[in-house]
Amino acid sequence: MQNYLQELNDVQRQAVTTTEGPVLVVAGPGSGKTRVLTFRIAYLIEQGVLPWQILSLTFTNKSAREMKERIAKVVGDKANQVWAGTFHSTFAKILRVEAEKIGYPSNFTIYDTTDTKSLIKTIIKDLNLNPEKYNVNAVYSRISSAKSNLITPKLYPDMQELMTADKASQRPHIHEIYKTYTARCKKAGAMDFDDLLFQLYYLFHSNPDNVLEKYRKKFQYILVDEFQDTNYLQYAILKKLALYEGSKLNVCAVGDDAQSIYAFRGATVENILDLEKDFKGLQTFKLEQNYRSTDHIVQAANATILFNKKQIRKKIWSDKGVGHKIKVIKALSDTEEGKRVADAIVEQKNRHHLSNSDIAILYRTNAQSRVFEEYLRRYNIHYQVFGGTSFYQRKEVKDLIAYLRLTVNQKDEEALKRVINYPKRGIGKTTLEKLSKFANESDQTLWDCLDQLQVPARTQGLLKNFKLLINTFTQRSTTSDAYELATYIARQSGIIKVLKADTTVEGLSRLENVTSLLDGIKEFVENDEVIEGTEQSDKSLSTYLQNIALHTSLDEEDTGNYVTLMSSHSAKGLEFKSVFVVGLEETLFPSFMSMNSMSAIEEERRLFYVSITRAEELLTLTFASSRYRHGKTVYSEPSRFLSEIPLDHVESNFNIGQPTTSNVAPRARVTGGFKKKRTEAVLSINPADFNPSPSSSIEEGMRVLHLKFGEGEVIKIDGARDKRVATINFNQIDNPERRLMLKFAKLQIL
DNA sequence: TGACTGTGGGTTTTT
DNA sequence: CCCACAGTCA
Repeated sequence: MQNYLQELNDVQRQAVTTTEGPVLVVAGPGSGKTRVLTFRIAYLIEQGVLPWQILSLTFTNKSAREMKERIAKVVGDKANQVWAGTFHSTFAKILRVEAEKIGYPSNFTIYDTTDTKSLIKTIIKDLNLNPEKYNVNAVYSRISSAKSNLITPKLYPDMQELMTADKASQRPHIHEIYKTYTARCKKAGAMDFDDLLFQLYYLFHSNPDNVLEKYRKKFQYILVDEFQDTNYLQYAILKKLALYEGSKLNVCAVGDDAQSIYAFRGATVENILDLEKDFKGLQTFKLEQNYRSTDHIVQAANATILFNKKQIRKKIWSDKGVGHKIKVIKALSDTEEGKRVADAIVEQKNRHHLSNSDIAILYRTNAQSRVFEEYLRRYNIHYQVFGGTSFYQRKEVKDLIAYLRLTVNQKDEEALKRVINYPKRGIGKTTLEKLSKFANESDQTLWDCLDQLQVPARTQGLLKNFKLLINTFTQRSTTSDAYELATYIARQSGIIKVLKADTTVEGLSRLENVTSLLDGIKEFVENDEVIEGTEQSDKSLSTYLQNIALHTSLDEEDTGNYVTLMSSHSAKGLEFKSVFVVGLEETLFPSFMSMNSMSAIEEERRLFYVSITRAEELLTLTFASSRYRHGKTVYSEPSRFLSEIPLDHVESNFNIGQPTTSNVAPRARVTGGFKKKRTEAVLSINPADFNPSPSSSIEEGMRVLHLKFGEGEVIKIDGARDKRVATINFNQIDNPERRLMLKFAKLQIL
């Protein structure tokens, strides 16, 4: 009994056994936070808390599943009845039950990013706005962030700040798009990703039939993992559930501000600070001992994160020994980088007896995976790529899914548009346009208009046939299970026939994908998992569709012995004996998108911190001086993050190696330390004699001094205020003409 | 209506 | 580089 408590250190144990009242666990990388969460839940159950009174919100469904498995080892089957999942999936589950209270059907569709963007695009067109000004991505991100900050379409026009910003970006009509978008989603019985949170908040806020009390009573204990990555809306929901008159405030948040990497989608570290203000009596536990990595890695991480101004100071330490120093590899091109990494993997496997699954390659963008895949394949090393275009985003898979969606929810506009003429049945663009127009004007769904449209008799027949086809599917759904139905649909819709007709290699693989989608549905039907808190299982097609809509690349089953390839973001929470962080170049990692904002750079640095702390024993950092990007070769400097690592933790005589291609420029001589290579021209200016002038005083024509580049003349200044960029000719260095952001550049007027 | 071709544009991370 | 879209012709 309770043996497991002895496996914990003092702080961890306190974090587990302090079950009553609000708790914040600040957990550095590798500090055993999953352990604390798991044991805490197990402990709660042992103390007599009913499993379904525990709500545990994790980052991926997979980690929720793994957690349940580990809890089961302590308390047995009860573990399955804990409510554990991601914010989105858990809330979707609640909404399935309660949707009708807020005017949505319980079989509502979940619009993915593609659906959302497609709808926004349609609306921009419908409202006669200029699609060049109204960039879909920009509009989407405005709408998404409005929702994440609880700004309804009604409220939006009153938000001076938002309206001014929209005007400034020449998109003053965003609020109208937002309004129409919301209405269209509702009409289609669809929620986008943000709605799963937003509508749940709205449900709790408007509180029909006292539904809020029901869930407050139900969830007596709430745990939130990766709290630093929650947004304003998620925190607002948490407060709805746990912060009220008479609440026991049994909330446990686990997080690490240094690992916050989702600010770009609205996550805010402020939630950690607010927690203290909102939940009186909050007890904080800091887990600082790292059980994962050896000391060089831990110290490198500590040193790097110090470059961030915004942070809760905390020092991670490890007693796993100093371990190996960090290895840095310079490559001349992305291809060479691929080869060098593959070579290093072969070497490590031999020298350190690693198996494939001990190794991970982490990159900033998914597009970088290709070169590594090529070399690993060539070397016959098994690998698995996570993320990127997922299986469920493939065209043929989405097509079949669209039929399934339409069968479940006939109002689903995006699904209907996708399949109305696939496979080809003679309903073309013109007809679809007429249909949309008619639907908009008569305020009906596309589906309802199918048999009302005034078109030539032939077309009318086609439309009716299509409606009839889907209706047969829907009728069948009451009698057959999801698998039978999907198989039937795949055949009757003609999808299988079309795919079989294509005998090319790609065609074959498309057919295979559809088959494995069907297999997946079969598996879903045969799986005997039960719904949390009940003895029943839910095999409905609509539950299946929900699962795949919220499926993340990390939920993928990792069976077998593979080298892991994934983005740094996806690697959060994982660990490997050996980690390669690749593509460490300015404009790639840190991404060029982050380059003009300090806070964005700090987020990139946290991402770098997350990346390197995934490594237990071996850490290799690589960069390439040239890289093929968007069809062009681009050259870039090594990432600033490399130079932020103290040299004592880096292999001093790292081998630069020989270029792998024959006709590349001869490499500069190896000078050992890393720092020297980074600074292109080392000028002997004593920093003590250097007095930078305020950036606002820099004007064209002045002679200025720069610590690294020496003396130069300001040729030109463009941009205004804090966006001023100076073109300066530094005649003491090789590549004399430089463009510097005056906001950041330290220059002394001479 | 549908197949085909050329142009042009964007260019991160994810639920 | 790759994808989406507009324009052309049968």
